[in-house]
Amino acid sequence: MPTFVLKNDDSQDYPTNPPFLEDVNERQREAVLHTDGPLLIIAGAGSGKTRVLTYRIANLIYQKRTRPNQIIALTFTNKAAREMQERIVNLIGEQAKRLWMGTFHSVFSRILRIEAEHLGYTPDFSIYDTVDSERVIKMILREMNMNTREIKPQKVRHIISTAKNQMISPEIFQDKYVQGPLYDIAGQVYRRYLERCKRNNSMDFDDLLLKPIELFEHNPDILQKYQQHFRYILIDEYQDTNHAQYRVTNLLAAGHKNICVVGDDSQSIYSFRGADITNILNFRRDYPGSVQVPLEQNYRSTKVILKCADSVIKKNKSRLDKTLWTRNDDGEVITLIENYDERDEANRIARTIEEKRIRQNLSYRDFAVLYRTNYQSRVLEDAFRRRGILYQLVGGISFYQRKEIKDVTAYLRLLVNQHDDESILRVINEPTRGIGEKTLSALLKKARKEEKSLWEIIMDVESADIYKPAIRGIREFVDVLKRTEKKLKKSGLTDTVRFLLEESGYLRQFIEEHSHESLMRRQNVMEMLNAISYFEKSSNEPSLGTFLQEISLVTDLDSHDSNEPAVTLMTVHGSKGLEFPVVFITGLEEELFPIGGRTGDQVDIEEERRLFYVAITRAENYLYFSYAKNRFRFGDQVEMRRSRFLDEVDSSVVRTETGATIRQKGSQISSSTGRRLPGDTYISYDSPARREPEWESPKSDNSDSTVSIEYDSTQENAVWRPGMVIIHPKFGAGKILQCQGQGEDARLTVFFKKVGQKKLVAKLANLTIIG
DNA sequence: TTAATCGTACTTTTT
DNA sequence: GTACGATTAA
Repeated sequence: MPTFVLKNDDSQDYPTNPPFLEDVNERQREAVLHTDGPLLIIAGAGSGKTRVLTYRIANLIYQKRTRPNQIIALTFTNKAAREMQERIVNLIGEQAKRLWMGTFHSVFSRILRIEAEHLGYTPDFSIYDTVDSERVIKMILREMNMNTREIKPQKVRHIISTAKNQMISPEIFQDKYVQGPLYDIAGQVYRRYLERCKRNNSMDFDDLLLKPIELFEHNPDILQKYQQHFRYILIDEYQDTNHAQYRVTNLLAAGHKNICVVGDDSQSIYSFRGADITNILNFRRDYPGSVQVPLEQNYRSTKVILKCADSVIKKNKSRLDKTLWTRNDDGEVITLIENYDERDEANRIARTIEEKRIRQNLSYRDFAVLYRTNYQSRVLEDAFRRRGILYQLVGGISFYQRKEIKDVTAYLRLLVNQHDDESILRVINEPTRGIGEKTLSALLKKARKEEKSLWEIIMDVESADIYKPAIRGIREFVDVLKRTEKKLKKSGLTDTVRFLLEESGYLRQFIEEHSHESLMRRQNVMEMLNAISYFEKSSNEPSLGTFLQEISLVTDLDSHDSNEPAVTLMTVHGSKGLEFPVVFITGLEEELFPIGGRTGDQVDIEEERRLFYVAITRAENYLYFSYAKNRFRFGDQVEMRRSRFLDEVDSSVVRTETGATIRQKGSQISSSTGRRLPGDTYISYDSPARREPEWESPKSDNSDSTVSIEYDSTQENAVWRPGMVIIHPKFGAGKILQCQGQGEDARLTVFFKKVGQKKLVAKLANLTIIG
């Protein structure tokens, strides 16, 4: 890719036809060169969308003489933003850093910080993530004497968030949207929640999008300033925007009307978060005079994979019409791996990866294993670890959502903003200082009565009528924070935080406790310290406030490093926008993928199908489907039916491991509810009489394959677990039911197909672990 | 009044 | 496996 360095802003003669326009196709070129007026780019999966966006930005700078900071480019994830940033740096050099580019949340939080005063906030406002919000809501519920078991804070938060995103005020909500007692309570909590956030000088994720709207609508002069400033607006993944995002960008675009949105309705997978697919469907109506450019040539996948993807998405009714095509090879057929249970599934995948990696000379980084829900990762991790396969787990509980990290963050927030009651409550007794529930509610009550913040109350704790032993602890707490504040004035950030963690005794508690868990927590805290140290060195504004702003918008998805030589494990959601030579889509079972509707909310089957489509289109060359016939759910093993999606895919491009076609059976599943219709007879794939669990016939181990792989079959350090499948020289294949002890001395209870249940000592039995 | 321990329920996807 | 709430011990 050619690289240009942009010299000073004007004065230069730019090439009229920069070379980067030569490696684009006709459609892409059109999208790059259409500069003024609204533009809708319908970008199919793998159609070179990022290339178009980055070239487009480069073109705006070259040909339209736009200054980078006059361009606002919004993405949905940090991952996407960073990738774009990197690619633009390659095109136009360091200038790219001056673009207003990032996630909606990060870009607008930047604007909010500049304009905070107009909203009655200070620029240091805290950002509450979902967990923080839930804590606040829980506390409000408690104050209202509600049982937080019956009224789930999670649910209330969701209702409030939905209302906020539709820009329904608490008053209007209580007037018109109350349906049942839960909503009635939610309405009351809603009002208090807003007050509480404001008082704590904090905003939640929704506010980062809503407050700008409020700001612009109440201050036309400010709106005008930004309208004039941003000459070009670009929005990625437009199909995932929600109402607030639509509104705020609509306001900004009203000036120059140069709004360019890129999206693919087939990849809309965030409706649960308020994404409104009609935003993209109605773009042409909302922006008169707009031009539409479809990108249909796929550069990523083989013909087989595309055919498969196409056969899936065609089942959806509501979609913009487009057909992907490719010049790539036909490629290999997709393999369906059928498994006895989830352990079996994980082992088979691990084995397949190892075989394929060696046979095709691939790297671990070429593989991705995708699943519908985060908890499915655990079994996979086990299998990978056992085989020594390097993997990288992406997503799940984010680093910044871990309890110990949130504690440290709360301490840091207090250094910036003492009036953040939530943070005080979080860490005042962390580590334990003898300050309990009763003391805290007394302090809170006093604070409410005197209309002061908690901090003001505990500064003068002597005058409060509380449990005497707690006073000492409170003084300690206040004292540590005050001393740290002084320290911050004369020392660097990292030193200050280290000081705080030591003086407060926060680190010590982990050392005193010798559990494995506390060791991990300590490591995490040290890792946090590293992050601060790195930030201090690399940021051009290394203040504590900036650091806090930054980390509050970071997710674990951001830790994905595609250069790491490791297999990627992530949810399908997390994989959007990425591509891998080899992809496994796991857990293709009814009630899992598509996910089963829990009581109350019903599943949008079309969205699940789009999710499946997203998963398929991540694959470049090889694609595997897998499912398990049994799976542990809610504590015990249940029988699973394979996913209806497997019946929907074009069966000509999928084969089982043995080369058989996957059976297309008439679907007995009602497509609207996902439940079996009454009177339907469900034919199981293996009726109980003739079922042969996979582990009884370990076919890939009687290798006709050219490469045979030795798995750790020695007993000395072996880790035994119930559910493991082993081979005994005499008794054949068996499954471990129970184990006592580990290593060569372990005593195992094993069920063998041939001889039934046996008790063995590992050392004497000469067992081979096969899965 | 607070701290530690035990039992139970919960697992959709994310900024 | 984990995170929370209830129960008990100090």
